[in-house]
Amino acid sequence: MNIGEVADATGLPPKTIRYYEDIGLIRPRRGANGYRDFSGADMHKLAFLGRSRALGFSIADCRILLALYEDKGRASAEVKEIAQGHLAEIDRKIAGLTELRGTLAHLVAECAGDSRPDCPILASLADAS
Amino acid sequence: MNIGEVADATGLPPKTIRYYEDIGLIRPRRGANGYRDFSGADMHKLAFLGRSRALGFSIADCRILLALYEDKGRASAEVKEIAQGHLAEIDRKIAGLTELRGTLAHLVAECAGDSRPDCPILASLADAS
DNA sequence: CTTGAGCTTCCAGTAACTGGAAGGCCTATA
DNA sequence: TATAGGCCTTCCAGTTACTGGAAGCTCAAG
Repeated sequence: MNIGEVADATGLPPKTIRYYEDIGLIRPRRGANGYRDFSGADMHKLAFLGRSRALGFSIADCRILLALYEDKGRASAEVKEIAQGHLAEIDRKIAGLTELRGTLAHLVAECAGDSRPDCPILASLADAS
Repeated sequence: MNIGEVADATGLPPKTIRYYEDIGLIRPRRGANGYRDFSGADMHKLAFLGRSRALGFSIADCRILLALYEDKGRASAEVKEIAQGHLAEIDRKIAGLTELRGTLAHLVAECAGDSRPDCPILASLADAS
């Protein structure tokens, strides 16, 4: 299979697929013309990567998850630990954004947003006191 | 004022302050020895930038906000628009992360996390069906 | 005078791609 | 057969907002 077909099948852009090869996540065969020739296993890995990335796992995490996936005898505990770590990080991000959202929403609500120069948003940015 | 004092006063690392000068956000004077010499206005701008960045505004947004801040006759509507746009983006991020969190939490809950190789997290990543 | 801290510039690296250029390959149509 | 286009290849550069480190100058204290 050529890269274009794989891109269509997995939803990953060709550029991303080449990048994944660059960093050693996949190793597709090459045809006589130099084109990449993707096997079913390659497709599976790419789909796996696409879903992992969509869940927000870093490439480093994906690399580990992929290795664990390919190791049929691995313990699920390892996978769970990575996923839980990631979950905790998502929680931290949500908490941070939520707090930030509160502050910003408060400022926006206080700003008249008309033609007058008086602006509590800028006032707050200029002086937090 | 030297960069170190400004860094202590604003909480921004010296590297970041130099970077802000590089990209034209500030223009501190230079002393005879080549050292940057920050004025009170420079300090104010840096503090403004620090708070804007802490609220998650991009550098591009900060540049505009700073210009608006320095333009005493500007209309608050412009500022409010930027802040509202940013707020909307934060909401999108929170929504995305929350959805992702739900999926991941579900998978984590289903995984035994013991020494057995059976792992619903990997199974789900391998095949979304 | 030396020592150490602080300042300078410049180069490179981070995460995960993305865009674009230059050029080879493949297929279909005139 | 020529050519047009679409797909493929590689390589280089840019993105965001810094951050780390090296080489070297300056300043203040002892």
